[in-house]
Amino acid sequence: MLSEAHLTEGMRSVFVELLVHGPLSRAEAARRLDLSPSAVTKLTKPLLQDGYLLQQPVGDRNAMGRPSQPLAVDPARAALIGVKLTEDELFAVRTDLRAEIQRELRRPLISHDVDDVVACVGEAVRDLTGSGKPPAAVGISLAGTASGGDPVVPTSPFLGWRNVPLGGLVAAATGIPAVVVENDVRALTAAQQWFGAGVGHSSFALVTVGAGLGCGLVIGDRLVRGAGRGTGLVGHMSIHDSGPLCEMGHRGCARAYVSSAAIRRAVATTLDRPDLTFEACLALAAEGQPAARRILEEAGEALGQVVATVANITGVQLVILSGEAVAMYDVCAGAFDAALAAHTHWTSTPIDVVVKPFTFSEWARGAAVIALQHRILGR
Amino acid sequence: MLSEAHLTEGMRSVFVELLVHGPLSRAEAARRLDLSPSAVTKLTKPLLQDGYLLQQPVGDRNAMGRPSQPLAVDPARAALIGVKLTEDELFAVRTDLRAEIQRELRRPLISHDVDDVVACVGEAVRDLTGSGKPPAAVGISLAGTASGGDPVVPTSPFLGWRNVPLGGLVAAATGIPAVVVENDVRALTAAQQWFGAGVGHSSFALVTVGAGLGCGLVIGDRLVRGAGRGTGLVGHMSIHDSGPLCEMGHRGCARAYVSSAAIRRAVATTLDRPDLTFEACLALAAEGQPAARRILEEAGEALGQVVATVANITGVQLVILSGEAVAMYDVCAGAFDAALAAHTHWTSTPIDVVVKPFTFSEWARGAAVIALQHRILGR
DNA sequence: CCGGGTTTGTTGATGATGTCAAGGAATGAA
DNA sequence: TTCATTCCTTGACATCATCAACAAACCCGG
Repeated sequence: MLSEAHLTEGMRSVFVELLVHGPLSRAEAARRLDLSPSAVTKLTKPLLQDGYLLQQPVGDRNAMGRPSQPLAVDPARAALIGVKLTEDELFAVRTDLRAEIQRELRRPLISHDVDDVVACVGEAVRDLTGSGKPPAAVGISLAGTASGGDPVVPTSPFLGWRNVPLGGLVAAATGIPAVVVENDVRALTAAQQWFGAGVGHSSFALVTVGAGLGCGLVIGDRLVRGAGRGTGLVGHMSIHDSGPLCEMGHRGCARAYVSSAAIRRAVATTLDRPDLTFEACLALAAEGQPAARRILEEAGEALGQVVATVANITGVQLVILSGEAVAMYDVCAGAFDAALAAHTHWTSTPIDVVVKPFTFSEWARGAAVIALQHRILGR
Repeated sequence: MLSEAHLTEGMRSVFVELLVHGPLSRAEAARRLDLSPSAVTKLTKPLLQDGYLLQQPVGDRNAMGRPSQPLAVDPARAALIGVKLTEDELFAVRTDLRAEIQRELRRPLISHDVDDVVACVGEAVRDLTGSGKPPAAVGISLAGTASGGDPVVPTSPFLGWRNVPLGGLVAAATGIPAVVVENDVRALTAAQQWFGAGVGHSSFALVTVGAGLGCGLVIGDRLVRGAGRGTGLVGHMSIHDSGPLCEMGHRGCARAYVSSAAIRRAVATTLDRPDLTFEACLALAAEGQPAARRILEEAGEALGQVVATVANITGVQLVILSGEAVAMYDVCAGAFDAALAAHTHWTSTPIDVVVKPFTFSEWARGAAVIALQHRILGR
């Protein structure tokens, strides 16, 4: 699917524009892409014939002239599968071309043995495919130094892998040739870029709060992948030099304040209630329990400082907050905003912060978007 | 000059490739640009006729086959003028197309009045032009939120300007239509991108040490300009929360440790020798004076942490150090390297740090390169 | 010294891709 | 009904890069 029709460069750009920016008339697409209307007519013709695009019913008419005929990508024309690997579980989703989730599943990882993981991923792909048509591409995301295009995972700390050709192995196990592997935060960033709060912004950052801290960047409409080095390593950013030590020997890393584990541990030990869950800690702080409240304020300050630093260096105007533990923001928005303002340069316009409610399948959805982008853009 | 000949997109890319990567044979240029050899022949023909390119004498022959005929940009085909504005002085250079400085001058700024500054810039441009041909473009760089393409300076704290249409005023005063205004650190970054240590790297960062700290970014072969907000605001990055206050109310900002003024002040007050210059402080530290040595070690640590943070967020592999006070690096390389290593993630490859000896005219040279890039690339 | 091998550079035919000019289509407004 | 407006389509045309073929200039081995 999706590339057997020999997509040319112009067709790709029109297709992406329609995919990302919803139904558009040919004239509107021409304006956006800086093309002539006739070019759009010619470029969309084969895409319509092949069923990638659909004529939309004409919408509201309050303008002059001939009504526009909106075009839209047929989201059901192809399917994607995205898989997120964690230390002990696998999440997988099947989505349509607009990355809307159709089915999802989660499954425990029995071991970190490469063959076991590949078998588990293959089984998930089979189950999600069912009797339907096979997906156009499979994306796999995981923490570590994986980087799009390269099907080899250079290092995965939590799985203990080095130079594992994961993409090729899954392709062989499933018979689906297009398997792409990518860092999990970058995958989430890609999903926001095309189908989330990043739409319409040529540059933005995504900061994730969860087991750790992460940061993805889009600059000039391109996902920043880094050259050899990973990107978005904000977890060890220094916040207070009087804080606790982290495993790298720093004092007061951001992750010592703002990860879900750090918040839970701090509240649980301070209140001597080792059974407290992370959510319970947030609830305590929301109710006004002083220690919990203070710990979350400190977390909010740390997160605000991280976001400000990212924005100060890269110049992004929009920062999206996401991740499993992003609910912490609601409890400490005041402290966060104050820290963000304090660390933001006064000559700059304020930063737009968008908080994205998070479900765990978002990780897998991000992997599906990476697969989609790779399939369409070839990178 | 330089664009009257109606440069097409293909010609531009060949021209830039030859300008930046020195003399290249047609075949080599074709390989680098992913073009066919015949395309390069056709694209270079009009450039050769118009004198923008020169046939180089054939070099060493140790390969098989027909000897290649290197092509190079004629650096004398056009001239650029770059101007750097500071609070009380103006530096200006006239360069050739490869940004080699031909003449330079410095001049005091009598006032911060816009007309006075424009007159002073105009006079400098006239003096540097002399009886020669007028420059193809003029670039002006200054600290603040100026951003390429836009000839208006939104804010300049040290000049007290807001929304000054500097580019247009200088264009009117000099009769040279192409006047480009840009942030000074970005201009320096552009110079490194095309004619410095950044050549051959698609992504790198430049960190400047001087009156303050600055940071410029090139990601994916493009100079990062930021969207509305400035980039590279690393001066207020938090290093120690027990340090001195800065004017924004932070404790232990990077600029409190690593700017030339901060280092000088720290050494001078500690040793109770208010007359000490910055250079003298470096000399004392190099000789082993304990207090000066310690102060410079702390500066090196802070700078190392700044560089590590920039690289961790953006994923650049190369960081160039520059600026008026970059000589401090030689005195504290050990502390810098240790801090850099400590704050760099272990899963990443080490960062290449290149120290660029700095003269003040480099600022103005950067402005010339901005003018050149704008003239050629149209951005 | 002379012909294969090799790489470079040039030329003309070809094809892909976009613009332009012209005009038809579908609406609101007068 | 007629006009203005906007959208969409079509065919002529221009641009630009590739391809195939070939000429040029060198090495090398006999």
